[in-house]
Amino acid sequence: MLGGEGENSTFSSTKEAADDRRKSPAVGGDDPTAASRYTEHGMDADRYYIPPTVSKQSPETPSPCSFIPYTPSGTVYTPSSAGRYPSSLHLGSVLPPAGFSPSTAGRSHFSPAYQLAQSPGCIYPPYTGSGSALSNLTLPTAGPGVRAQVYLCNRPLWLKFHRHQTEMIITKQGRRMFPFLSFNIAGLSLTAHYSVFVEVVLADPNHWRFQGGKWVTCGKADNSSQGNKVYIHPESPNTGAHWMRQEISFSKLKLTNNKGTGHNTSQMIVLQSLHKYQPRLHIVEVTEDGVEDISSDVKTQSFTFPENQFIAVTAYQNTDITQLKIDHNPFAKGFRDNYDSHSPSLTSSSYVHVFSRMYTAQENDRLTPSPTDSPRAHQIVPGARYTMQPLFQDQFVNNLPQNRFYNSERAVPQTNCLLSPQTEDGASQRWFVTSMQQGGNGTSTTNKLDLTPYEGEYSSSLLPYGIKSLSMQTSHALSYYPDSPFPTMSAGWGSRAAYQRKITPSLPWSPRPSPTTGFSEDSNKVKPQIEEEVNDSGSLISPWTETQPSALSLDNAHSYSTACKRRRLSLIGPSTEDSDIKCEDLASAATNSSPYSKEAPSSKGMAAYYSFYTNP
DNA sequence: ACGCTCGCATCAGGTGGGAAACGG
DNA sequence: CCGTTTCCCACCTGATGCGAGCGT
Repeated sequence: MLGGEGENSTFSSTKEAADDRRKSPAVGGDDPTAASRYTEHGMDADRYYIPPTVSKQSPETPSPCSFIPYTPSGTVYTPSSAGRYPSSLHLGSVLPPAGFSPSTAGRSHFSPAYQLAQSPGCIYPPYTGSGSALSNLTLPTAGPGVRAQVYLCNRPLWLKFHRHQTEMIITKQGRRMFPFLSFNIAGLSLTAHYSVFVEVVLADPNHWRFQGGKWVTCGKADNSSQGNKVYIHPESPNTGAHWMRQEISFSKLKLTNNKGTGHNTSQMIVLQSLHKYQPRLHIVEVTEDGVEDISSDVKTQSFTFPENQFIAVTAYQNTDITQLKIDHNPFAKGFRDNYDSHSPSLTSSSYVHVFSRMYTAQENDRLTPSPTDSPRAHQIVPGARYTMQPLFQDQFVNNLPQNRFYNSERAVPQTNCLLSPQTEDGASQRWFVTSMQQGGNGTSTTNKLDLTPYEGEYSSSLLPYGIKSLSMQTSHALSYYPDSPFPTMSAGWGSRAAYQRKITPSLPWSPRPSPTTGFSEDSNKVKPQIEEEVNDSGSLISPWTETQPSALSLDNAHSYSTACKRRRLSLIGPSTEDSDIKCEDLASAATNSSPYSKEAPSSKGMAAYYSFYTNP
């Protein structure tokens, strides 16, 4: 897929690549750290652990550990002058005047007691570069008062967008986010009750404008923002076991620029166009009635993922972002050129065979086909498609009891975002440690993730979360994206030409000759790219490598991706024999490796699944 | 006769594109 | 005039309702 080509340069380890990426219109020179950061992030897991900032902790308390890889771009704007954005953000200042009242938050779970219980200045340790945020961090531990651990489930997709500076459409009637926020949480008390909500705050004090193919600041942000800034998860409050059971998806969160008092405004987050925002996840321990649990040691924990930053727009500015949206959002399939239900490029019999089986499986075994019930499926990344992982997800999830699915907002069982840190090979722990090493907020001397353990050990990097966790993958990806393994891919193969007309020169997918994107010219850079692609579905690919370690090596996966990309390109130009061979070989491997065997991956997967709950 | 499953049609909602409208 | 916003459009997805077919 050409889209992956773009990742090629993006994840080149060379500085040239980083510099080249910085030329992207998205971030431009405004986020010089992004390039290097993502170069290494690309090797990271598709999830991302961030330790909480705990309300009761002193912001000045030094922490021995630096988990958060916060970069300046990941900081949250905390203007000193604006009372709305105090240096130490807290609920009382950021939330609407009424706080979490039903009228403002759209929920009735939060009583005034909750507001009063908030400790100003400690709930939102600011990433102001002062290090205060970092100081709030503590190592996740077990036992009472344990700090929750939050994983951004669809981090690869977020990263893809973030590389180009994510844009989110805001409309009067409200527009869903894409990618939407989806988290996995660990470390909560199984029986305690929590409310989970997302808050969107200004990420910086600037007004932004897309000029000259890049985002540039244009004056100061309008601090007079009003309206709801919080979206409380519909299932709040609920038990820790409930929150940890599945992904917590905010797929129905809507963004609007309508400050009016519309009937639905309480369920939408009001933003201002051309302002940069940073979503935050908050976990509040409450009583069964939804009132904050005063007796709890840890009341509120906040999590910020820099890659979730976005600029609110009323119309897309960067065509790269537009294309990413079209490519990844199922609801935008209509804008995919040459979209079809099956790929015309799949002339190989083995190919067709594989895909047919996959499609059959997904159709017959779907559990929760609802788009809203399958938030993960909304955000399948190309890497997943090419590695055909959704199929595995489907297989795995078929073994899960239906009652594990909840309401529409988060009917997604633990999937590739599974938290389970336990793995046989300790890979996940390595990943976990890496997260801890991601160290440093804006003040850290380095904003890069230390992914050294992954570099040079590709296979390990692909299994950072442990294979077992993947076996909990849901079928949602397939159900909501029923053609994800094939048509999407085929669409990609056949549609690029049309895309090109809108592609900006900086678009990494552009087929134009590029020293950093050419496969033949710079094969060394192909691997990083594909690695990232695989990583995008990192957790997805894990079950494959686990169940079929020999049938389909990761190298083959690379070849597959590469070959498929080439093949897709071949629709425009002559295809190479090599690519065909690789494609078919891989497809054949996929066919012969019986990835559809339900028992193979499920046994371990389910074991891991349950171990997760028995070993919180 | 009753209940269940399946397929089809319809509907609601989400998507980006593009033109028109708006506003500084 | 130019940048931004709004509205409408075609297209897509999934949910829902209905009837036919089948088994008990």
